[in-house]
Amino acid sequence: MAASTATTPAATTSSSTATAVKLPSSRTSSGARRRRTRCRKCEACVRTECGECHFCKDMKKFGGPGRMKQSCIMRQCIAPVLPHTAVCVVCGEAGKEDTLDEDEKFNAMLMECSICNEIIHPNCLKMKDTAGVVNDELPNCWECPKCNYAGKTGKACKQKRGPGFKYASNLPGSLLREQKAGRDGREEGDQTSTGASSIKRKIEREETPRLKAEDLPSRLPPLLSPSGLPRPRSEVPNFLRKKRKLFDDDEEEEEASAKKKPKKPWRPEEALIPKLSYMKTEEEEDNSDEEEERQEKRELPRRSFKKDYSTVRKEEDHEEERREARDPPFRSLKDFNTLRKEEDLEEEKEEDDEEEEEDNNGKRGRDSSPALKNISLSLESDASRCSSPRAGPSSEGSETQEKAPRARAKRHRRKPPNHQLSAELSKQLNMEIRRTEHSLANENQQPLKSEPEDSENEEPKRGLRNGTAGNGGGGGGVERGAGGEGGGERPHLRAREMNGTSWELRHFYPPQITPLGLNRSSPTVRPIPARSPPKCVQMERHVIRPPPICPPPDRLPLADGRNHIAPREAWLAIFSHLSHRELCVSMRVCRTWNRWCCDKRLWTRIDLKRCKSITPLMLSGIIRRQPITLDLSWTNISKKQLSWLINRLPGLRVLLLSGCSWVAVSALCTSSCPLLRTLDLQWVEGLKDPQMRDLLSPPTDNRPGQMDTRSKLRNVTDLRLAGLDITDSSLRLIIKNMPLLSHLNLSYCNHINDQSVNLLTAAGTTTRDSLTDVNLSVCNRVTDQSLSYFKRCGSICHIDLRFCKQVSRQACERFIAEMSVIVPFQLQEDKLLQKLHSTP
DNA sequence: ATGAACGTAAGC
DNA sequence: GCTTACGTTCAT
Repeated sequence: MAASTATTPAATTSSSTATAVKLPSSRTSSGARRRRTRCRKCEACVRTECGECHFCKDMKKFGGPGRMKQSCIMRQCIAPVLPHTAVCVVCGEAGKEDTLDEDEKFNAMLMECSICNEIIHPNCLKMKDTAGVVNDELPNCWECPKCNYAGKTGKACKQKRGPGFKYASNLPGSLLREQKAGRDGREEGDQTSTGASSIKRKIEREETPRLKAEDLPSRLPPLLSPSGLPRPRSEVPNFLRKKRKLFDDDEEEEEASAKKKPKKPWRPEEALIPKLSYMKTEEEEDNSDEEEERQEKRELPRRSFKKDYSTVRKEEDHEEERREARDPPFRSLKDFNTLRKEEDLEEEKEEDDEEEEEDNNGKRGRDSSPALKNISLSLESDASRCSSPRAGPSSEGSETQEKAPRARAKRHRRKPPNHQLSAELSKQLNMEIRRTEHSLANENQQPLKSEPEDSENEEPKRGLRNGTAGNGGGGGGVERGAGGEGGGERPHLRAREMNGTSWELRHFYPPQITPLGLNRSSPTVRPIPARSPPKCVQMERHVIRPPPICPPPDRLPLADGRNHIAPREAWLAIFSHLSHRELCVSMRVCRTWNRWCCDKRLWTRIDLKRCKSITPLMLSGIIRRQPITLDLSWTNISKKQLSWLINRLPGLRVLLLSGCSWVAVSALCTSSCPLLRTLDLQWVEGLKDPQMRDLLSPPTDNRPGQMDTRSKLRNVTDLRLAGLDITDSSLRLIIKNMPLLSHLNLSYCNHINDQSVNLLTAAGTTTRDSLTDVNLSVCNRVTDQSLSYFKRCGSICHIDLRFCKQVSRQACERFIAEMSVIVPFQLQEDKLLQKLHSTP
């Protein structure tokens, strides 16, 4: 049929590449697959080109050569659809999903098999009694009953690149789930008896108020499977690997061994920011491990897959109540005012269980080896769902092929109940997470020893459901004030952040340095930042998905089928009074609240300051919330992580990276963050002049015709460089590349001297007029002379020369006296000059 | 393994 | 016929 006539040479080749796959027959039979095309509806599709990404720069319209012919990174369609010309291979007709009857809809729509590429109406299938496996990751995509029945679902098949897999919703922003949710939601009830063929849903839908255990793995959020986790490679579809690879630094062996281990079901619901309520409590988990194990061996699903929604709901509610009663969410939280803290809180408990489990697993032997057909399929689904930065389009993997025989063998040994899949997968995922941390630490040559348990415990299993959120547009928060970054942030957070200390002191002085011990010569004790790995960054090549747009419901559905009277905006107004911690708790209430509480307006600032380890789930949580201000100070975030983040936070305006490593910060050299206004690089280890040059220099990878001579950081207005060994050469770059700079913090910079101030205020520099706030405190080489230079600054409002040994109070007073003719200044504190009546 | 290049499908 | 850009191959 038409659908199969257009055999592209490429497609043909690729199937031959996958010879080991042994699926050529089916592939060639229907062979050629239809290229998918934009849905034109998703946020990505309706977005305009960013003009900044690699692909945009290639476009002729942006002055590029147009050779790459790829769509803007920000416009990668989230749910590419079959082309209009696609028709059923049997009846030759197009999709008829307009059918009124919901039940019939599925059978009347065109479904494209990701294995054989055949496009067919399920109704036109002859094998009505065999199950197809719908892939919710892509519209109109499944593994048809033929392929499924033929046992092609194993790893072998997975290597095949299904249609449109480039688009698998493997990034946090993916909308697929939600879009599909709307479409398929009603099939929830009986998943195995939809229409002619029984359809196994590979992933849960957003419409499902709570996740079913077996579905959960697919909830795994993007970064979740970073590194090491042995998600058995053989069971991870190739097309997902490429992107996963971004954070994947582990070895095959580990994966292989991991594969052998039976896994306890990892419950991604636990990975949701709000821990879903039907989960067992901590104690329950503890007590049930053994039972669970037994059950697994008997292959009895621990939770029924087919429970109808109301049943599940009830259970959840009860669980929730019990849980809340004995397990108050806030126990032991002190300083947590941030996302991560909330999440980790939840996770700790689970981790313990998981740890134990893992140990036990070693003893369990192999009888619960990995997966069968269906299991693999679900894994695939999971993997694609997992918006790991590693996930993504794949290349035809070779390891997969190598492992095929082993996996096949296992397949025979093992039975395929769904819950086992879940068990298997979850374990692997957890291990993967752990290994990520380890590998990160190892790469740094910094043994994780420094915080072994914590790191483990911090591992998020929280799958951030992707829901909401915003487009990363960025809302327009204001960013800053004398010390404030992050506009629009809620006051209570601010207050908490200050934590009783003046912002100036807390922010300005690194924790180890007291304001009075102002001598940089005293060795700075840095928090053991597990320096992260400098693996090459290649983010742009991988699909970077925009955050979802699918608007959250406007009303809260009530049990009786009606909607609550208050609209979402009203709820949001209420939520805006909650702390982040409280928001996370609220997210557990129901799915609607879950989405509402993720509204980016509630998360304009995300503070992960001093979190020892930034985990993949935290990253995906950040993406989901699209903050305007992100504080990653004194964390051990890696370059890959940071790069990944930045590329997905198009609206980020304030980025705080003080105390991070240069290796990590260097992500800024290759990632673009066009709206960035405030950049805090205080005390970044290893950040000196050469690094500043890398950071500030315009991109050098441009091709002829697309030279952009502007620095990526050209829009920065607030630059914090305290504690860096930078000299005037960096300042020159700053002056040249940051024409909008108004706030500059150079405190504790020992190389800064009067000449530096001279440079900043010299005629012809943009900083001369743009600077309003300069912090030179504890710059011991700055003298009274600098004050005379500052007189040249037209806009200067705030000069901090505190603890500058060579600056005298008299000079400050002289400055004030002389300036008073034009602008009244006052000495707010010793050597702290503040323009009167000006409020930064 | 990765990124660049490009044939050509798809939409108009 | 034109533009866009998917899905592949090619080059490194």
